[in-house]
Amino acid sequence: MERRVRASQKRQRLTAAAARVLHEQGMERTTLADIAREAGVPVGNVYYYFKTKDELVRAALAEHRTRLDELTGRLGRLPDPRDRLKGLVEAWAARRESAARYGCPTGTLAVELGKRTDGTLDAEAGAVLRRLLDWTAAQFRALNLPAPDDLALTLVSGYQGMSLLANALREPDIVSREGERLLRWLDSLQPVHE
Amino acid sequence: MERRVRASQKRQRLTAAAARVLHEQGMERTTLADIAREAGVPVGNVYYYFKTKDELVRAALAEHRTRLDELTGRLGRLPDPRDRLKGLVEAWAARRESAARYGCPTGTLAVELGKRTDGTLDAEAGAVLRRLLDWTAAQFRALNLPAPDDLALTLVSGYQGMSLLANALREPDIVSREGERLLRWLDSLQPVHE
Amino acid sequence: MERRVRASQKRQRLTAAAARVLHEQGMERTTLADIAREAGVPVGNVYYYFKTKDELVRAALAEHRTRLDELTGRLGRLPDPRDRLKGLVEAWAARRESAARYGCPTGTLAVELGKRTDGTLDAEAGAVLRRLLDWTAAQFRALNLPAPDDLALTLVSGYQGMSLLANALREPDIVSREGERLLRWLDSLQPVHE
Amino acid sequence: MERRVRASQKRQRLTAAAARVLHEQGMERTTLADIAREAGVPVGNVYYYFKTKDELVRAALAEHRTRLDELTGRLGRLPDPRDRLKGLVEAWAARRESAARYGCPTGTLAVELGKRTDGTLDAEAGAVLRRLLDWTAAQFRALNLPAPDDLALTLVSGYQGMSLLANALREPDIVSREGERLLRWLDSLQPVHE
DNA sequence: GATGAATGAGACTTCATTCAT
DNA sequence: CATGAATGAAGTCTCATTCAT
Repeated sequence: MERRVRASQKRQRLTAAAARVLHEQGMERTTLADIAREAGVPVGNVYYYFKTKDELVRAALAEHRTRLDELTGRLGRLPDPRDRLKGLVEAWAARRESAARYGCPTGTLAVELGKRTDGTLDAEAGAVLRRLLDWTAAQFRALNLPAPDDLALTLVSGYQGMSLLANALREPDIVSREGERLLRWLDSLQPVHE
Repeated sequence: MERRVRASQKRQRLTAAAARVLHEQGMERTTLADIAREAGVPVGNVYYYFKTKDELVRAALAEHRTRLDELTGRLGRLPDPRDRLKGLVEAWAARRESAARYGCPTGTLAVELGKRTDGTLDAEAGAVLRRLLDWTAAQFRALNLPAPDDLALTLVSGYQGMSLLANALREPDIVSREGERLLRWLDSLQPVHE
Repeated sequence: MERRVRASQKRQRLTAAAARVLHEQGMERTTLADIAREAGVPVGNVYYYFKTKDELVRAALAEHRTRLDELTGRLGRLPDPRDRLKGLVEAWAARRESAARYGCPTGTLAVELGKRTDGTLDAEAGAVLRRLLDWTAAQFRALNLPAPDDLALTLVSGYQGMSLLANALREPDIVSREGERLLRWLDSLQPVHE
Repeated sequence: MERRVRASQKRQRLTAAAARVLHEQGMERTTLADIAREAGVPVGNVYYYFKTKDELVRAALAEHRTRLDELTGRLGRLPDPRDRLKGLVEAWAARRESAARYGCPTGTLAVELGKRTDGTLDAEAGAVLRRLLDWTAAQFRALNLPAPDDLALTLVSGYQGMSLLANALREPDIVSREGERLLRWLDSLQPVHE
């Protein structure tokens, strides 16, 4: 029991370290040693928890998905779906420094994984983004807005676009400016009458 | 003369091959051998034209900038700046298959270069995106629209966002849908009356 | 424990092999594969112990310094400083075959390292020679001889000169002849009377 | 004739450049391109004058031998052989800055060539040093001193030793100090009375 | 489970030498 | 002779993965 607990702690430490380091350095430039060091785990030991580097990447993506779920979970407690979406945008804006330095964790991973030809991981990052799209569409639908899927696409696309540009130009301000616009846009949307 | 011509042809072949392969495979997963093979050149010979792999990446980015300039040059012949911007969006939409498979050439390179800590190339991709932003802002300004820089940011951000999502989800349709929205948005913009 | 021992044994094997091969072939003509083969270690494994080739060179120089310390340590047990110095010369003379074939290990490395412009290693070989100069000067000082630093310089310079010439001309006899002269010179030195 | 002259000029330029660059950088760290650039000759053209890199090294050594001959030729005009030898030492002392930075041109080349196992060039540098030994011995002989070969060995060995140490420790002063000693030593030598 | 050590494939890069014009 | 271009062998170094204890 004690061992089991410690073991899962170690696994969790590795997962968290992977999420952090992969976000900052990208998957191609991150070595297993980097992650092991960050987690305080000997390199050889990593393989007891993750059979390959790809599995660590998978775990990091699962971690990002969990964090997304936590965020949408919190936002879900707000009564007005529009407030939930605005809360989402505000959460993005709050991370503008990180976005300008490292981009969106899931988006940048998706870019790197998309370059691979072996179809082992390239869908994983997309799945997290899909989950975000789905949740967002659900809010638009709850607002009784037309074409909620398209609106969700616009919102998430706006997020990825501003993150990428802020990252490419190293300008956190880009997130602020586009974030403001997205908030105004959300406010402007009118529900369909009966 | 003959030699000179062939030599520059080879350099050009290498640059074009680099632009293509780096777009498709990303810079970390692309080896010099990949580029050399694609260009039909022995590996050792690459170094006669480019002293390092980074220089090849730089050349590929310059190639993408040139293509951007050619596109904006052609669009610049249209009399109405609004038509130029719509032409830009249509050009993006026309490349939706490529975007869904490989993403935006410059945007995905920017993501990869952004992960590097040595400040040698990370600004290069950003510079191409900045060039696109500048040209776009100039069109909005010519339309006498307020806050042309913000509008440019919105348009280019929309492009990067839809490309990334289309790529991550492997859905060319995403580019079509968001492209349509951007066209409608461009049509809806009203100039300021004095 | 067992592992630890074997590991340090391997490191030691590599260091010894590096010292030997670098002495014989010089650092520019010695490949990591040469050293690895000599040590009975796969090439890739060398990097577990030494991050770069330069570090192996550093280790080899440390090895030579250690051998020098061992020699001067043994000589230090002799009561008469003059006998210590004569013992040093005799040790050099005993290695005349090696000197004629490969020169002085430290001296020849110093020559090669001196050609480098990156100031990373060029001082390392000099430091070993400085150590030899210092020990030698201390003996002259203990003999109450005037200008002990100059005398040390003369002795060590004589060693390096005869080693280089013996090596260049492939004549061990040169070491013998100059060694004899140095012994006579040491005998002729008269302490200062107060 | 014009062509011949120009051609031999080019050969001479290459030889001089080789002598200079090989002295400064050593033969292993010097590329043909380095020498060609220094001589202002296109790389491909070098092979019309020297079939291999080794031949360029040979030419550089011949250049150093020529310079030695010029020096001994000038010194030979002095009536007193002792003054000739002292003039030699003074010439060495005058080059102390170069010695501290790059060592003796011939001596350092001899060290590098001595590391080679193919017996193609290793004797060439030795031959230049032998020539110096021979000339020096001739002066001692003219002074009617006993064992002139041993005296020559001592003098040249002193030169190589002080050059190597000055180079290894980057201290021109070493040449000055040892040079002074050699001058005093030369003055102290007494011819044999019959 | 735990861990330092081991391994080997493959990447980038350099350069003497040769070639085609 | 002249010259830019071409070539391929080799060298250093990295790293995911495996092994032995």
